[in-house]
Amino acid sequence: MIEWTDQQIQAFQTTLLTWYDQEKRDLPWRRDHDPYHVWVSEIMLQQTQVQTVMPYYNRFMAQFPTVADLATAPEAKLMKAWEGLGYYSRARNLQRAARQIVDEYGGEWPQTAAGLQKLAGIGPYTAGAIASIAFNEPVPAVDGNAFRVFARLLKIDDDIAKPQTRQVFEQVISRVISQERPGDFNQAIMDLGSSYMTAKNPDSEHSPVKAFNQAYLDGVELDYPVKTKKPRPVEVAYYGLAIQQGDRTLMVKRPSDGLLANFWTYPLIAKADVVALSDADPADVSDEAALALVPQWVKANYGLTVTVTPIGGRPVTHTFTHRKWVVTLLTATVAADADLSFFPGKWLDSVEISTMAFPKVQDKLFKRMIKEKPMYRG
DNA sequence: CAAGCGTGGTA
DNA sequence: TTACCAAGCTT
Repeated sequence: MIEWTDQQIQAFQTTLLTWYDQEKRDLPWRRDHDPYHVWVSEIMLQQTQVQTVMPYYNRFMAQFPTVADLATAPEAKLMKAWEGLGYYSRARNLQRAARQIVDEYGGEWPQTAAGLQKLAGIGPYTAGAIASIAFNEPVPAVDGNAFRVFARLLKIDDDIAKPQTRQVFEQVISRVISQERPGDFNQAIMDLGSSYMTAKNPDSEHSPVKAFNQAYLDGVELDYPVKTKKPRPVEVAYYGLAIQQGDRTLMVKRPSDGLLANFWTYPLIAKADVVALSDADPADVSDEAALALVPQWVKANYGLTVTVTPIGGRPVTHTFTHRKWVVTLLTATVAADADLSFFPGKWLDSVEISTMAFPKVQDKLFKRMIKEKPMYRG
C-alpha cells in the first residue's frame, strides 16, 4: 500500500470533482439531496445495478412519496412494489426504519452517520452515503466501488471479503475525502468505479485519475482488489406440486425467516425428504422410485391424498446466492372437499394471485405450468 | 465472524 | 453453463 502526501490528496480531489462536475450521471435520485430520496435509492442499490433500480425507484416514489406514506403503507403493497428486486428484507427494514423515524424521531432524520446507523437496514455504507450526500458530513461511504477504486489507486492488498478490512479503507478514505464536498466525492468514486475502474474490463488508460492509479501504473490493476472467492451454490432438488381446481390453486406460505420469508409458493418438497421414506440407501433410489413415494410423503406431512403426474420438459432451475434449486414440477389432484387442517397453506384464487407479490422462482413455476398445461392459466 | 440473503447482466 | 459481479445488512 502506498500513501499520498497532502499535496497529492488535494490534486486528487480537484481532479476527481472536476471530472464529476462534467460527467456525473443524471439519475432520478440525484435531482435533489432529500434524505428520503437518497435513502430509498441507496437501499435499492445495495447489491443491485443502477439500471435495474431505476424503474423500481420511480414507481416507489410515485406510490410512497414521503417517509410517512411508507410508514403507513400496507405490507402487501410494499412487497408488490419490491417484487422481483430481491433481498426482500431490505423492503421490510425500509418500512421499519420509516416507522422509527415517524414514531421515535418525530419525523426528523438523524443527521449523522452514527445516528443513521441506528435505523433498521442502514449499515456503515448506507449511513455514510446518506450522511455525506444529504447532510454534508465528511464521512466515507465504502461500497464495492470504493473498495475496488482505492485498492487499485493505493495498491491496498487487504482482503476485502474480510469484515475487518472495512476499517482500513474507512481510515484511508477519511483522510482523502473532500471536507467541502463529501457527498460529491463519495458519488464520484462510485461513478468512477462503474465507468473507468470497473471490475472486469477497466479502461484506466482514459480514466481521469489515471495518474493516481498506482496498480494501473505498475501494470497489476487486475490483481486488485484482493478478494477471496465464495463457494459455489449448493444444489437442492425439489418436487413442486401444481394443484389446481378450476380458478383456485393450492399454495403454501414460507416461514417468516430465512430464504424468501413469507412468500407464497407451490408446495415444494425436498427430494431428499421423499427419498428418506425408502428403506434403501438414498443413493440407490431411482427417480421413478422417488416419484412414486411423493404421495406417501404428502399423506404423512399434509394429511392429503394426492395423485401426481410429472409434466414434460426439464426441471425449473433457479439460482440464489448460495443455493441452486432444481424443481421437478408435478401436477397433482386432491379431492374437492379435502381436509386442509394439516396443510401449511390454502387455496388462492386468480384474483388474489394477481395482486400478490411472488419471488422469481415461483414466477418461473407459474410460467412453466402455463406453457405445459395452458388450461392451468388462472 | 462467517454465513445467509435475490436477481440480472456479462464473459 | 459456469463464474463472478452489482451503490450491503443482519445475526
